[in-house]
Amino acid sequence: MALGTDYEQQDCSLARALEVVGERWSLLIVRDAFYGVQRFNDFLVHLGIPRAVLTSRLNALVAAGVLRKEPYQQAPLRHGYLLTAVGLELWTPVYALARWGGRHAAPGGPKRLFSHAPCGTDLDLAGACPHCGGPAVPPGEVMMRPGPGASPDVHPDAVSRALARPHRLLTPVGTAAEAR
Amino acid sequence: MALGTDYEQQDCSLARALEVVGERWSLLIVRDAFYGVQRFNDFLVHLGIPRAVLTSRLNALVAAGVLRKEPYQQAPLRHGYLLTAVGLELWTPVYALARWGGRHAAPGGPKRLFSHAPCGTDLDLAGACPHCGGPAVPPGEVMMRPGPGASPDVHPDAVSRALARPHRLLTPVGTAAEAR
DNA sequence: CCGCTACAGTCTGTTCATTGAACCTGCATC
DNA sequence: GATGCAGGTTCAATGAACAGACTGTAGCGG
Repeated sequence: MALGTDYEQQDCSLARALEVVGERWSLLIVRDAFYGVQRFNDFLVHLGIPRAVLTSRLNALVAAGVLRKEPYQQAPLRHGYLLTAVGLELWTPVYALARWGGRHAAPGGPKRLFSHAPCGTDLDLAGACPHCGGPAVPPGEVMMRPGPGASPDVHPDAVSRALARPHRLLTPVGTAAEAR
Repeated sequence: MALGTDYEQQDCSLARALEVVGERWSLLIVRDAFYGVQRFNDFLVHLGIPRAVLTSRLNALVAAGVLRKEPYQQAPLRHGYLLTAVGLELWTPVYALARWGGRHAAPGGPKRLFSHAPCGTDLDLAGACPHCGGPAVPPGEVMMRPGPGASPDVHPDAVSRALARPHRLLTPVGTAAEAR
């Protein structure tokens, strides 16, 4: 977790989770991975995070089994960072926290809105689709679009611009998308 | 948030939420508040957190509207820290993160299990009751009991002992409970 | 009155994570 | 050969977290 850097003595599942994703920047990296960010440089410019910290966090998330390194070219060897099955299950807490923040900690309202891609219905608080029913929608079926609190002008980098357009989660953005 | 100590440049509801509850210890304090911990000293012994940090976090959570100070005696003035309506809405993300931690980051399995107090059914991943249906169960109706990963012997303080017994969320534990 | 304990802090010095900038490597292109 | 890019590593300075001592108010026992 941010700083300490662990909660060894805490006999609690929440503390275990925070040891993995509770450090500063970690959850924002995971969020960006859901948004489709895959490459070191894209995380770097989109988050504005120091390089050394990004290196450390990505390695920690890979070691924890949340992300995996996937080579996308040889010579020189380069790899993207993709969510594993374990990482994909973080969608529920990430979505719940973002919804809470959008309602109680964001002055202009939610920055982004989420809907069920097949039917277009906005997700409820638990991340499920009120129209289709069933449990929480898997992130691959979630469509993201800017909300009323979005600021249009900040951060004119390619990743931010791509994320300002309606976009299905987990589809590549940034350099990885342009290279296709 | 942990260290930095904010994410000003992030145009994201998740970043706003993390500025409130993303600092080290903050979410564990909120979790303890759900468990029924109310007093400074009870947080202190149960979390094993430095006093100065606890003071700082409690004040920040009060300023953010997550907790409120409620006097329980005069002379000397003493107050407990209780969740506000905004704080109670953190139950969904806290529960989702704890469930994720219990499945993927806890070696012995979940430390605690949660059920719907009126009917006794265990909650599903989204925090809803499969028996009663409907959306997520409000924390006041949630019953907590030790799970298979619980360690029985650590931390023989009064708060930990109280939390090792089946217990309804939001009912006072520790000194506040003994004083009734 | 005196000493003891409890609670809720504040203060102090040390440790350690974060930050930002600079540097390094391997390769491709001009 | 020089330049640029992607993905790092290294470094000094900053500032938060830590452990422990200290403060202040009050109740209790003798």
